[in-house]
Amino acid sequence: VSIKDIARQAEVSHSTVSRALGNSPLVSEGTKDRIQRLAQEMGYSPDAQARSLVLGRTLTIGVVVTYIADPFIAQVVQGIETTAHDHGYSVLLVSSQAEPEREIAAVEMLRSQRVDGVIVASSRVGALYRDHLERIGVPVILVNSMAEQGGRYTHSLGVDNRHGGRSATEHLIQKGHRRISYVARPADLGSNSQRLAGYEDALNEAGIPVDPSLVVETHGHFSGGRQALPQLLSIVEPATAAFCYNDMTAIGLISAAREAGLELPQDLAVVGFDDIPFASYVYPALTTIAQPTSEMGRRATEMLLGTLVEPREANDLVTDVVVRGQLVVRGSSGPAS
Amino acid sequence: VSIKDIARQAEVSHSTVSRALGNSPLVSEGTKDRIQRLAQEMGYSPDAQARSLVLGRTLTIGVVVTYIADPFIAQVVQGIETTAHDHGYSVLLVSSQAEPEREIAAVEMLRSQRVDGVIVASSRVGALYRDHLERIGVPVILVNSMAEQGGRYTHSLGVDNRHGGRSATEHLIQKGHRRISYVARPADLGSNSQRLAGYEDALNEAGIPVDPSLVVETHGHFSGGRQALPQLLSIVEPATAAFCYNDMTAIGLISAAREAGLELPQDLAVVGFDDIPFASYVYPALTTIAQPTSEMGRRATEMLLGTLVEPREANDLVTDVVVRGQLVVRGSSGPAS
DNA sequence: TTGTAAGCGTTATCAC
DNA sequence: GTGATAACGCTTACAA
Repeated sequence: VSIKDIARQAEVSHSTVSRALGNSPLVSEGTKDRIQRLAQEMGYSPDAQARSLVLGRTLTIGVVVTYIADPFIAQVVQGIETTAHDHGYSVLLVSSQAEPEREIAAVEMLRSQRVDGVIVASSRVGALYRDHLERIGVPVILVNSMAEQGGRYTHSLGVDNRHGGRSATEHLIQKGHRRISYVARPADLGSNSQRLAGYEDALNEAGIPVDPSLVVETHGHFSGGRQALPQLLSIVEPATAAFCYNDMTAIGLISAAREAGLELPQDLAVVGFDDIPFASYVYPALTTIAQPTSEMGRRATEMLLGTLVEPREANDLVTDVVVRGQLVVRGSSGPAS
Repeated sequence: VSIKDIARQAEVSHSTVSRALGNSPLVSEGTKDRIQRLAQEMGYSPDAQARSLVLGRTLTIGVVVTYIADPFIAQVVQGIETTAHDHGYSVLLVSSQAEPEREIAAVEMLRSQRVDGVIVASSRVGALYRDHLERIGVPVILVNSMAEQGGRYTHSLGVDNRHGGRSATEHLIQKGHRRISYVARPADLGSNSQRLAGYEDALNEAGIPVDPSLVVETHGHFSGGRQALPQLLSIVEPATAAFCYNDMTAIGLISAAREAGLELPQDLAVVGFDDIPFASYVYPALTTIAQPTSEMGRRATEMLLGTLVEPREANDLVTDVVVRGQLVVRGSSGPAS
């Protein structure tokens, strides 16, 4: 049932129907009412495709992620979806699974679907396909993907990794620790080096020497954290505390430590990064730097929608936004003090 | 850059371009090559909207969820997305957050977007908006939402809750337990009564009396599991094992039990349901009934796409599919034996 | 093998 | 106020 069907039924032209449904002031109240009621009765639903075709915008945004099942990403997407819908936008979701072909296909698909803008919550695509992304010709917001420079269309939003690393470390120092380890992930990610830098900032400020043997590299997952334990303890002056690249690593470390018979947090204090849902459910509950995930999704979406209404030139104004994570103190770093 | 731009450049009609790009055999190899190369050079991207308009299908499916951040749902969506894309379909994601207005808006939006089919991974929408869903006039697959009856368009796919409850309980019986608790969630969900039924099946078969005082109701989350502990232990003959409605409840129960100084699994064996990612990371690692989440997403998508190619009548063939969860034995139910 | 023309469901620009 | 008419980008008979 289309606009024309209603027109026939109401014995008016289809343009009048279009106006009536669009609540145009150009049509008399009488017919407007009549047509709207009729549309309702006939079960009319406007065809978004057709409308987009003439309007030149689809009121749809594309969201590219590596893995939807990643809890961090899922929460960001949640924020994006909610905000988008509150503004009348639909969300087209694509997951790349870190496979190059899918990444390209994803971008191509979004281009074909004529999305009005794109949010990328996936480091890989953001980092590797900047040029490709730019080719869509619509604004792009990178979430937690290091954009070295905002491009013509590309903007970014990310957590302040350095500040987070610093807060985490300061917290441990304040708890009285001086042998604090940083359990890193492979150095290919900018977020890793920034968290490390924050860690060093805090140590320097407190006058604690930075000891490279306290920085151990893992792969950033649960088992990585587990594997890190022996390295923390086998050095001359063992670590009494650890700041981990992320919560999964921290939880792995905790798991190994408890299995080894250590009392936490007395024997080893642990702080993570992210505040994944499970952080509060492990024992001891994990102290961590909370990334405001859904909030980040919300802000990214607002940035994106902002660029859609602003004139082109203004786009270059909001380029790179940094949000701060919040230290959440729980049991793994010591008793409340 | 549209098909007409290419036509002008190639000095052919736009229909020839359309055919060439569609790889029609009606156009000579020569011009086909020439046009395809030209399209490439000019950076042409077909307009999916326009194509849908004439073809009458959008090659897009809608996915309705309550919360994307729910790890179970996120994994199902992962499976859906992957499968959909492998078949050339795009995914429009809507989350209802269990709010009635959003649920209605979601359905209406998908209708406007003219999706070719819908997958609902959200009990509420599936249960409450069946009629509304049917009005979209496209096939709908309900995942783990109890569809009492498949309708004209509505099909369903869900895990075999009764079988799962039975496997879990049998496992505990086999481990030598006779005082086995079922930690339920509120009875409003069909899945709960089915898991309970499976639990009773297993007890009956083993000749163990079903004791109502062993069935405790919680709200199905972490803290619910925690609250359940005292009830399991305060009864005359305390439980030595518990089958929990889901993993979150089980993990809550484990948390409370360990805090109370119990040795697990010696003092209390615990089995969950779902196999959320964290099940293997808690201590002791959780024995559970694994729902094949992404596999379910995949199958739901295949069912949906199946109905899109089949003639209408055949739709009534595949209506309700039940998949079985798999018992995954880990430390929480006892040592390997 | 190619071109012409109609049409998909809208909105927008004209006249009347 | 309302109705023709064109246009958005594409596919597809029907002609040539």
